[in-house]
Formats: sequence, structure tokens, C-alpha cells
Amino acid sequence: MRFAPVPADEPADVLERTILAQWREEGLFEQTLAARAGAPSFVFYEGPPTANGKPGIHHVFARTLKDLFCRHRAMKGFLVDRKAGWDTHGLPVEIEVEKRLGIKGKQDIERLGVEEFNRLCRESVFTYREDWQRLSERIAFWLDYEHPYATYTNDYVESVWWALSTLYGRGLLYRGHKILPYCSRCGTSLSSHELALGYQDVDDPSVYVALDLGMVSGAVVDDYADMPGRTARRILVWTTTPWTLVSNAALAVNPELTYVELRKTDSADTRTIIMAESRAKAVLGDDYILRWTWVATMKGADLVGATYRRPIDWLPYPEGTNHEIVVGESFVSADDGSGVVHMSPAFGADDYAAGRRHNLAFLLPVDARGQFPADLPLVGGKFVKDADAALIEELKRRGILWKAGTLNHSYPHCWRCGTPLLYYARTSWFVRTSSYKDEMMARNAAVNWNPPEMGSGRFGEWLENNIDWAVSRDRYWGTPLPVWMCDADDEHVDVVGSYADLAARTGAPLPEGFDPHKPYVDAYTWPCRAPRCSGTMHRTPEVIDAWFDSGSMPFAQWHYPFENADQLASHFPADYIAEGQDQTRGWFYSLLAIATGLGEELPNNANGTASPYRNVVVNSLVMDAAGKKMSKSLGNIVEPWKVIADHGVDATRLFLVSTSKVWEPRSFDERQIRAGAGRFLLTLRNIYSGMFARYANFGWEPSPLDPRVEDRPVLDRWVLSRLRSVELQVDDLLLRYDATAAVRAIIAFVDDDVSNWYVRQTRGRFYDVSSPDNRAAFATLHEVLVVACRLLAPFAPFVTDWMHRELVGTSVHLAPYVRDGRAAGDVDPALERLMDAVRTLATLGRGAREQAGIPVRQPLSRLVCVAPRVSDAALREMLPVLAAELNIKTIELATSGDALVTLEARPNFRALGRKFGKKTPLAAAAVTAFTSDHLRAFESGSELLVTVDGETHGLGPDDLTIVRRASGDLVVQEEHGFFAAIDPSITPALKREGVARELISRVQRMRKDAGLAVSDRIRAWIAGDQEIEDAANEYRSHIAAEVLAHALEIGGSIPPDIKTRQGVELDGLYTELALTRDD
RNA sequence: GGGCCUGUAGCUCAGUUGGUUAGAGCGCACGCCUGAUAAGCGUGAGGUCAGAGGUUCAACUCCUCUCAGGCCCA
Repeated sequence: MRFAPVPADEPADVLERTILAQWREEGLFEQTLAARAGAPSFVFYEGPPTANGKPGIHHVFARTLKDLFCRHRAMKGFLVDRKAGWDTHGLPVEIEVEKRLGIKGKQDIERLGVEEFNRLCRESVFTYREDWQRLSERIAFWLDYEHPYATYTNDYVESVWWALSTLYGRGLLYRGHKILPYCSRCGTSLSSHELALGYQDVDDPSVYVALDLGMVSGAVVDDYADMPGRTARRILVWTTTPWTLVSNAALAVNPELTYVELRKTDSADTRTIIMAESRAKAVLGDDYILRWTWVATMKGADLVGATYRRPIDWLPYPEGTNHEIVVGESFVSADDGSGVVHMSPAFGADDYAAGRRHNLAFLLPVDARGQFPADLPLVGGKFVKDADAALIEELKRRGILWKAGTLNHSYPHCWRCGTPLLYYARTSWFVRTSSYKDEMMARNAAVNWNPPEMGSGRFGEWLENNIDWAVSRDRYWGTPLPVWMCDADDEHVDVVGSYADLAARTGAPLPEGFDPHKPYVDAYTWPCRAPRCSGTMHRTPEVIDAWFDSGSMPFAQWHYPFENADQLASHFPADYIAEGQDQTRGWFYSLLAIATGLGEELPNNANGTASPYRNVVVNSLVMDAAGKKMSKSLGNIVEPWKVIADHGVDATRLFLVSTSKVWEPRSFDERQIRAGAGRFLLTLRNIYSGMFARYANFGWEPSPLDPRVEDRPVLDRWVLSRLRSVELQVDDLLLRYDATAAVRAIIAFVDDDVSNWYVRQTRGRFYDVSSPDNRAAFATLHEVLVVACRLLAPFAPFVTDWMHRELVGTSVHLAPYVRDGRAAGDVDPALERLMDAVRTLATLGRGAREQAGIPVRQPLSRLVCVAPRVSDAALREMLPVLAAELNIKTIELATSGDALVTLEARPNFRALGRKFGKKTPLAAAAVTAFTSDHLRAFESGSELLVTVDGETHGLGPDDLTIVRRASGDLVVQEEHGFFAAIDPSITPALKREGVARELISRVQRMRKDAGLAVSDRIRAWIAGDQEIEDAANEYRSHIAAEVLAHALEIGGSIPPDIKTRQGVELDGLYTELALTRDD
């Protein structure tokens, strides 16, 4: 068999596995790379997954997207060598190991020993690697899994060290503070992940204090005469952590909010109080208007710069800092409190950030156990939370307590020991990203984001508000921070940039099997080289954020700068990356922050607008069938292997990409796979197996005998023009990273143009090798299928490869995506428009038949039609196609002169709007009112005038559209200026022809029921009413040919031994049909 | 609380710079075909374009607010 049919009796899963095995055997991926050796590169970066936990269906989606653009570019002729990678460090790995060991928290780890713990982490990293690799291969995500990078390897870590030391050398790595949730009992800060485990509802103090203002809007506030040392205006401040008032440095208001100043009515105390207007009711009571008098209203911005007196003044402020001022901050809300927030930079993230912005005093009067220093009055040596009561008393004593109550709210506690956490400034290492924020934004602006708003909106906003990147982590399993500090003076710092560098510092070569991880690396020390310093350099204990690892992959995957400078030069920056939108602050950021920080230390990176990636496709989540997020607790996780087994990878990939724009969340509904992608693949297979292969196998194969395209029938030329249009359109869409629109265009073409129109109209030409234009039909459909396979290959890589090999003998993945112009021929837009018109007329004609109740089987004599914007001459050539489709003898094109046609005018609002403005509706009404005669005259050149509001305007052809309508006795359907009108009268001759077709149809059905092969010859009998026999006689040879009858007996009696026989009623007439095989 | 996105037929989605009657597939109903047949095809029903204001001669489209959903960040 020249063209094998697609095996139909086995699930897609089986066929796909067979193809996979073949790919593996042939080394097809390697072949595709070898075929592009020396070609220009298309650089793809694999965002390394953490091989910790099994891949889910959303990974199938993300990996399909990664793969399909790489596949497309490879077929386009680029060299797309893509390295697999694994993210192997970080908290997720540690937690996985903790779980397995049944331990939790840093104390348990220290007890077990860091050496053992990290050994287990290293082992655990690849627990799921096999799962990932197997699934990735199964879904045809082509990557170089033979030479992957892994972030824990010595080479990788050394490159990351190089990056960190380079940043240090550029003054971009520094030690500072970071506010972290901290457990004072366990002596450790917690990750956000741990934080989420320990929220509890508790009662906390809710305290308002009224603080004296010293200066507002540059004017000194009057003293309050009745109370010495106090002023006449106060500002109301709220806090739930009174213990932080000890370290108060500033107040914050929201510049956008409205604040109100009030004085108590009928009170001896004439001092005023300022708070957010919208909080007055909540703070002062619903009826506060009765008891308080309005004094002034102001914006928060008016308060910025005001000075006040702090509540507790035990601690001196450091020199050169700002304190006791009001600052403006957008994070201040009017949802609770007074709209004025107390700032204590050591004890809150917002406070700390504001502190840095405004150079606020930084007071940290709390030790690692969460206690105040012993020498403080009242609270010395107390755990801070236990000091609240005493502090409230003190506030009262000072006359500044406004109100004290309790608030029940959700507050984080240590998930291990239940101690309330403190937000606490911890020493941390930072990359000074804020110093090159503008450059990051400039580079980001050069990135082609899909969707664009992800870059300008979400990511752009994030960059706009960039703060320094805290890269250190108080953990164990990660790239160790290559920073050594002197134990005598922590200003003496060495940052090591390579292993050779480390060896040089210690003065001895590194041992065989050197491991840069904790705890081994911590053992390396050396004498401090600072002048007159006798200290010893010890490594700072932290490891780094695993995002710094993955953000270093462009160079670290090549062990740059220690080797492979040439590889990096040709693989930086990336042309394309694709990840989920949750990576905005993850990988998208770390890549940009590191590449920008390193600047010209990386190749092709000096230009201030070069981004580490040129094109990004952001994909969204995959929801369950009901649109809910998938989660283990809901039990609605979709298992990818099950989906693949049921539907195959081709259908799954097609479904995921085609169902909605890739950055919009999609619901994963298996019924939709079957109904959409599955059905489409079935149609494609039917065209190939059921039509092309089945009949081509009777003797056609590509040869020089096939007629040239220009000599083929119009349908062939049309479908080839459409093919070329779609080919160019899909390629363009993929070049612009719109996978959804691309795949939809292919699906629409195959379903609608090929299956629904071309194949259906052309069927007769396939059946018989000797029929006219038979070769043209096969050559055309062959070309269509070959190109359709190529266009679909990035989306459905399996079945397209199978078919492509049958069609031309080679893998589709080695084929070019777009044919060269000469081989493909040109698009013929006029022809495509024309066929559109014909198809519209066919629809209308069918509608008219439906309306008249006459089946297509019954021939009719006449159809009159109109198709606007198509030349009559061209349309006339297409009429045979239309006539065949509608089974109508003659088709006429109506002209304006026809009595059958009346003309109507439709206003063109766009044109009229420009001319008439507000009077457009009147002009439109006037246009609609033109009579047929007016319009005929207009068509033959005379002027058309409308008078609106006394003004007369001449109309041009653009101002209106003339529509022809049918009138008279015909059955009419019309739409958008097209109409088709059938003459429903059935003459006796037409009736006989209809009967003949009916007889053919019945006999064919009998053949099928009798189990005859399509090529079997028969002997047939027709005997019944005279009218039927007359019709049969008239069309005897036609009937005989259609049903493959050697002999056709009409009339008389049917021999009784003929088994296959049937009585039939046609419109009240009776006949008996019989047939037998006759070879 | 902030940022971004989404809301169009029972379901999944199109809808170009505002401009004639808002489209498609699936599903449904009815029918055709019986040489793609555990296939192929047609016709039809079904929509106050989430809601409320506004701009405009004209709004699914632009603006504001509200509601609902998603993601990220607080």
C-alpha cells in the first residue's frame, strides 16, 4: 500500500508511543539539530523546574508552549539547541526532606547536622526528576536532557559566585537590614511559607494616642496655655503594638486622603484633634457630629512635613537622622485606625521601607530573645508583648492616651512553638537593584511581552516600585554566599569569585571532591589582611535565594566565565522564554536584575536597552472544569498521564493552546478535549485515511504527469490559494507569538475549507482514476495535507509526523515550515473572494430550498442570484459549482434592469457621519427612502441629492450601498446584499429526474446493507408504478453507471430467488427494487 | 487595600481604528447524504454584549463607578 491509513482501531496513546519509539531510535531531535548546524540561532531558555513534586497538567500546558515556538523556529531554519535544566536548591527541597524525616524547623536540622541534612537534600533533588523527564518526553517537549544544567553542581555554583563577587566589585552587594517575621523563642526568622502555617486569631491591644504637633505647613503651632509644655493641635495615631512606640521615629499619612480637624463642643479643653475624615465615626462614635465642632479639612499632603512630639522619649535618636516628622506614604489606608500610622523602622516592613526613603531614625531596642534592654525604665528586661500593659499606663500618665481597647485579629505565630512572631529587622545581604532601576526599566521596555500589559503593567509597576533585592537566606541547602567577614571588624570583607580565588586566600589547593556547600565551605578561614588587623575571616553563614541561582542560568549553565565564552556569546540574550504569570517577581525578575547588574561583564549586554530575553510568552493557570483553581485539598487535580492515556498528547496540546488566549486562565474540561481537539483530529484523519489514502492507493502517486496548478480546476486552484494564505498567516502569527490565533486558523481551514467544501465538492474526482481531473484532485489534496501537517506539527507533533512520513516519506520535523514562494504559488485574493460569494449563495440557496420544502435530491430549473462586490464574469465561471451543490439546472445573475429586482439603499454611516455630523440619522433616513428608480438613475450616472434641514448635499458612491432585492414569485433568501431566489416549480421532467436520483439513492443503500464492496458490480431490478418505471427508463444508463450495474431490468417481474429486495414508496408511488452481485 | 486581567448564546470563545442585521464551534431541534459511514453535510432556535451612569449623530468597542471571577502584591 503506497499510503497506509492511520491505524483507527487503537487509541491515540498507542500510536503516539510507537512514534516516540521511532523518534528515539532515529535520534530525531539530534537529527533536527544536525540539520541546522551553522544556521542562525534561536535561543530558548528553559526556566528550570524544581524537580520536587510531580508535574501536573499545568506543566503540560507551559511545556507545550515552550516547545511549540521552538519547534516552529527550528522548522523555519534556525538552530534551536535547548538545554534542559533543574532548579535544585532552596526551601522547597529542604521542606521536602524535613517532611520525609518527620522533623521541622531549624533546631531539628541543627540537631541532625547540616552535613547530613544537605546530603539528604542533594539526594532528594532528583526524586522526581525521572517523572519530569518521562512526562516531558511523552508530551514531545524536545530538550537536550543529555546535557542538563543543575544549580547545585560545582561549576554552576562557581559561576554564581562569580556573579555575586562581580556585583560586590561594582558596589552592588551590601549588608543591611530586612524586616522578617521572627520567632524569639526559636531564635529564627521564618519564611513566608512558614508564616502561612501559623496564623491565629488573638486579642491584641488597640491603642490610640494623641500627639502634640509642633509645626504644621511651616507654621509653629500655638502653645496650649492651660497645660504647660503642650500645644493646641494634636494628631491621633493608632497602633496594635504599643511596645513599638518606644522606637517611634515618624508618623505616616496618606497624601491622597482627606483629614479633618475637630474641637470638642462645649468643653473646657479647646485643643484640636486631627484624623482621617472617614475614620471619625468609627473612632469618635456615630454621633460625633453632635459632640464635635469642625475646624478645618485638609489633604494628607498638607500634613506632610509637620513635626510632632513622640510618645515615649527614653531612647536618643542617632545623629544625622530624621525623626518626629510626618511623612506621606501611599500604604496608609483609611480602613482602620485613624488614618495616621506610627512608624518604627526596625519593626515593620512598610516602616522600614519608609525609613529608608525618608532617612528616618532606626531604633532597635529589642534583643534576639525579644526583650527590652535591662536599662530601660519600666519595661527593661521584659518580653516586648508583655510590656504593653505597662506602656499603656505610662501613656496615660503622660496624658497622651486617647483610648485603649483590644482588637481581635489574625496574627502570625510560630508554627512550631506557637509564640507570637515579631516583625524584626535582621541583618541581610542585598543587591542594590534600586540603584539601577531605571536601567532595568529601559531594558524591560525593549522586551516583547505577550500579553503586552504584563510587561508594562504588572512587571512595569513592580520595577517602578523596586526595592533592593534581599538575596541572603538563613538556611542550609543553597549556594553559599561567598562572603567572608573578619571576626574582629565586620567592615573587613572578602568576596570570593572563584574556587581558585578561594584556594589563593587559604594558601592551599582545594581538596579532591571539594564541595562548596555548607557546612564544608564554612571551614575555610584565613587571617584578615586589613592593615593592623589580627582577626580571622569567616564565611558569613547565609546561603542565597534560589531565584538568584535560576536568574544566573544564562551564563551559569555554561560555567561562564571559566569556560564556554563562545557558547555564551551565541546564547545570550534569549530570543524566547515562556513561564507562568506567577514568575513576574520570580524568574522574569531575577534574569533581568542579574543581567542588568552585571552589565558589560556579559556579552552582547553593554547596550543599556538589551534585555536578557527578547520575547516572553506568559501563560496562565489551568483551572478545573468548573473554573476553580486546582488544589490538593479540593481533590480536583488533573493527572496528566490519565489525560494522555485517554486522549493522546496531540489532542491535549491542541486543546490547551486553542481553547483561549494562553495568558487567560483556561478551564480543563475533558469533554472539551474530545469535542474540540479530538474531533478536529478525527476530521483530519478522515480526510487523509478515508478520502486521500483510500482512493490514491488505487493508483495515484506524485508524478510529473500531475497537471500544473494553473491547469487544474477552479476548486483546486482555490483551495491551494487558501492553503497559501493560511500558511503565510499562521507563520506570521507564530512569529508574533500568538499560538492560539495560529492554531485556530489552521483548524478553521482544515474543517471548513478542506473538509467541508473542497473534499465534499471534489469527491467524485477521487473515485475513479480515469475520471477527468483525477490526477489534479489527488495532487491538490496531497499538497494540502502535506502543508497542513507542517503547519500543525508544532501543535500536534505526533499524528502530523505519521501522516507526513506517509505522504512524502520524511519526518515533518525536518521539513520547512513555509514553502518557498515559487513552489507554493501565489495567493489569489479575487478567487478567494469569489468562492466566498459562491458559498454564501449556496447557503442562501439551501435556505430557500428548506423554506420551500424541496430536498436537494429534487432537481429544480432555475436560480436567480446577486452577489455584490464580485465581477459577474468571474462569478459566471463558478456557476457550475453552485449548480452542482444546489442541484439546479440554470443559474441566472440578476441585473439591475431585471423586473425581478428592486433596488434599495443602505446608508453608510461611517461616510455619512463625516459629512452630516449630528444630522446623520436624518440623512440616513433620506437615503433609505430612495426608490428603486432613483437608484437605477444614480447607477447610470445621474446625481443623487439629499436635503437635510434645508441644506442639499450630493451623495457619492461611498455614502450608500445599493442592495438588490428579489421580488416576484420566487422563494428568496438574502443576507448582506447577497440573494438567491429559486423557482420552486417542478415540471414532470424534473420530477422524473428526481425519481431517478431517489432510485439511485435507494439502491446504494441496499448495496451497503447487503454488505457489497464499493467496487462490486451488480444486476438490478426495478418494477413498480408506471411513472417510476418511465423515470428509470429515461435515466437507465445513468442509474446503471451510478450503482455499478452490469444489467438493469426495468418493469416485468423480479425473479423470486433474488434475496436482496425491497418495496419502496416515493411520494405516493410504489416500486420494488432488487439486486444481486454479478461479477 | 494596591496593581494587572476577565465578564458577549446552555458551554468554550471571536468581534480589527466606535458605523448597516453582534459571529463561530460544541450542545440542542429538525432534516440531508449513504463510495470519508462507529463518518460527512445542511437548516433552525437561542444574546437587554455583567450592571449603572457618561462622552458621541452613533458604544460590545471610549471614560467613570458598582458587582462577580482570576492572578500577583500588601
